[in-house]
Amino acid sequence: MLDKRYDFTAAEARYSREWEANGCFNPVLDGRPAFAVMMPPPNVTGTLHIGHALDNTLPDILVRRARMQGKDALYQPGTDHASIAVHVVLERMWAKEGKGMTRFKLGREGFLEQAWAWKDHSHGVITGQLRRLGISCDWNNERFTMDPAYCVAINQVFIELYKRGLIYRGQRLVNWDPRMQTAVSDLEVKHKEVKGHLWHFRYKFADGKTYAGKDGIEIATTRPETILADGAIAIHPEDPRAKDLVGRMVLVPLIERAIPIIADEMVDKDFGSGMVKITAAHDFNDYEVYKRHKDAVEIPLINLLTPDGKMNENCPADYVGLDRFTARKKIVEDLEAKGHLIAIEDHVHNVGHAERDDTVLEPYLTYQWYVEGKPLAEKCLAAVDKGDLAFVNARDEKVYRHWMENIQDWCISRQLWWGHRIPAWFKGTEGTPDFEMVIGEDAPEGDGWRQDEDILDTWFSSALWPFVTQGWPEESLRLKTFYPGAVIMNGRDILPFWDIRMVMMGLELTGTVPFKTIYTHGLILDEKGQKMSKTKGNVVDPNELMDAYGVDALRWTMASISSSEDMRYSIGKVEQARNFGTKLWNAARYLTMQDIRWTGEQAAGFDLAAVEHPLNRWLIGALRECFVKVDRYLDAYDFAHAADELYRFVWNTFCDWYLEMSKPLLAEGAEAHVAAETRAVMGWAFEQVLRGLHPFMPYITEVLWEHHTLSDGQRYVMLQPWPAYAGWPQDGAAAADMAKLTNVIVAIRQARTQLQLAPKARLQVQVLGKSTEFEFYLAHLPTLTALAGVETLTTRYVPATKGEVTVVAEGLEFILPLEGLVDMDAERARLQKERGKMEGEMAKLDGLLNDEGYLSRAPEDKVAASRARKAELAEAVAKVDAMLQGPYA
RNA sequence: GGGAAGUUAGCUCAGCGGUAGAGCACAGCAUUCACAUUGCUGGGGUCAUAGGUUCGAAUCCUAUACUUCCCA
Repeated sequence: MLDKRYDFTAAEARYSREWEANGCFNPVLDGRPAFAVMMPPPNVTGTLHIGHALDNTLPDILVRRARMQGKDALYQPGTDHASIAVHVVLERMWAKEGKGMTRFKLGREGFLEQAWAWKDHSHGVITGQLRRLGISCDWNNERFTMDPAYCVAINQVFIELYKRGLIYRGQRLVNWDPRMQTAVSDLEVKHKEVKGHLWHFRYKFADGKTYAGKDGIEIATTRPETILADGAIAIHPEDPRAKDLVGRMVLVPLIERAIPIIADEMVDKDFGSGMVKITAAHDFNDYEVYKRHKDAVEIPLINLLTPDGKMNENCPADYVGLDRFTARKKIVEDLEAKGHLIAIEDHVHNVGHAERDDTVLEPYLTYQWYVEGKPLAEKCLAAVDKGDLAFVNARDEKVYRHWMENIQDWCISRQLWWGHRIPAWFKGTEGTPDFEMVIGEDAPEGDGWRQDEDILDTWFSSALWPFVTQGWPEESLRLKTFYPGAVIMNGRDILPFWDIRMVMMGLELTGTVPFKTIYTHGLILDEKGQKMSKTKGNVVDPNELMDAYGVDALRWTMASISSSEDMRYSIGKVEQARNFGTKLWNAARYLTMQDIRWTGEQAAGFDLAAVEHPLNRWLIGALRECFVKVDRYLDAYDFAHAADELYRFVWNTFCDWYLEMSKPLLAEGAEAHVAAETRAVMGWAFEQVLRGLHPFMPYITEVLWEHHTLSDGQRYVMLQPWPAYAGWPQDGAAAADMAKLTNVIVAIRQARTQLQLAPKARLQVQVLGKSTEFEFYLAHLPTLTALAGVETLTTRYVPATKGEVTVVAEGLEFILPLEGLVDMDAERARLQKERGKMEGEMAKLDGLLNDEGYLSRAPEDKVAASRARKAELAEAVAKVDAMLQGPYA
């Protein structure tokens, strides 16, 4: 006997342990067809959020189904060391402690000790959460991106790509984070609108002469402190002033250094004064201008910042050591004092911020390691063109192609400590002739070599995830079996960061795409449509949801809201999911109370094809139809529709109709063979439903399966075959019969409610006229009794009279003789309303059927359907009219 | 500045060329019945706006407005 309520806490604790202990999650590697998905490795930065619940529920649904379908299913688990994010976490911790600790005070070794300790803590939390979520991953093969074997593979990849000329070292302008003191890649820059100012300054001509009556020109800038590093002034070649000004020299204010005026098309003629200062070491556009002109004109390349964002010794002495923003204020004051300031405008502009710590980034000239983009991108585009790689969302393909077609070299070095140290060895000073460099795992022979201090971008290691986790570079059995994987599934925000780079690295290093399909989902927003963030305080903690509603409710919620668009989360959706589980539980309780189970005993001798009763035949067909759709939707990664299909089957088809209609068939005095058949079909169908729901709601289905089915050493529903519905009979006539019956039941119920009949009132219903149809409803009288309160059903030939109510349904008139009970006005109103609805529809159909264009151009079956529908309506209207003109006049 | 997506019932969304749908919310009725985390019934939408294509448009096309995201 099942408890009144489902205790999800006990179920979750029990099965998450048992499944894993019994090896249910592990692949078997026996040569059967494989289905592999890589987990997007969570960062070891704390705990999982609701996005992770989505990220892992969706793949797990596919993996659990694949396993039931007999495939060798792998969900590859692991975690990511998340270099910069862990740095940020530790720094925040120190800030809280308030003792002014920094990584530089700790030193590299001490810092790494703390990072590892944090990793161990966070990793434990995360894997615990994944286990609780019932994510069926292969824990025996769990990986971390800084595992020893992973590090070996990383070194090998770096060295190999260097040999192939795809990795190089160069001095370039990078996005520099002065707080973390590291370079970040273009992708990690978030442009944000910032309210700033546009300062207009006068630059005097070096030769003391004038132009247009003035002794200098006007230059506008949003970053006045960079004036100290100005190397030139640019003007658009088509600007009428250009022919007089290009070639002349102006003096940088304050420091009185002479710089040239050059012509370049980059200049926006309509912005500011139409002339722009060129500060090549501190601006990406300026750097491009510098490169175009440096061979023709001497343009100084001056860096005026220290790595931590302070003014360096290239500045006048009273600036050295000032923070960049303090320096900005001071230089404006100084320039104003000297009469160079012309105007200050308010100005909104986009400023690059670091994605991870929100620091304002500085373009900064340093030596960094790069992966060359173009050759890799070409292979990636070819793979899509050949059809080796497909996208579930057409939009992703556009993004992918856009990225590949506009590929930039990827800056992969980071001036951080937590991560994979770059296998490069230096001697001498970089940028000087005595500089030497050797690439290799170990230090070269001889003295004076030092290893590159830098580490690799975290995404460099994640890019190798699909094959390194399977044993690459060894030609392992796992690699052969699970690489390439079936699909990669993650949020659309990391498509460029991760998916694209996995494809690049996979194609270059293994010669094949790492997965055949890319599926991305949107982000989960809060109820107001806001992005969740810790600062806003609107994050939803999956732990709290699991505590209050259970894992299955959370998983069901994730599946039913999943979408390629952003999704709005609301607690109501979790409640609905929880209620669905309760509904299933109560249906199971009903079966238990009827002593209906589905063990080997019941299954023996059960023949679906021999089932006779239309209710049962209808249910079997409906369940088949449900699974056909569920599979079709899941094959298309449409989890929301798949879930909706199951929801509707369980709640509407099975509980609302089938169980209710079956009650009279099981009642005392019902035909024994019908009762026996119904009990069998009910038991069978419920067991199939548990299998179909299992990938979505693994825990409750496991508990119910144990009660309902467990026998013959078959321990878990998770190891049962997926419903083999292809051969189940689909009886159209039975479905039509049930539709007729339910329509009549609904019509009578509507009349009962509208006439405000007592819920318990039994009706003596008469059908007008003799027809074979009458026999049909008479045969189903017990059902009509149970569901519509029809006590007797007889036939009669006299039209309804006063005091009687007629329900027109399925082409018949069901007369409810209710003398004394009926409010004649209400009944007239009811009939008129019904007539109004039908009239409205008829009018539309008339419009169509009188339209020559429709008759001649619309498909024949549509026209025929319209005609049939109109005839049907006309008949019904005539019947209602007869009522209205007769008894209800 | 460039690109993409969205705008359907009070809310969240589905439908994407042939009679406007679901869940929640709302209203009425029902509690010895598997289920009040429930059942039955009902009210509620000129499908953002304006044009166009079509026999027929929520659905296809164009423009506009608003919202969101991505890139610079």
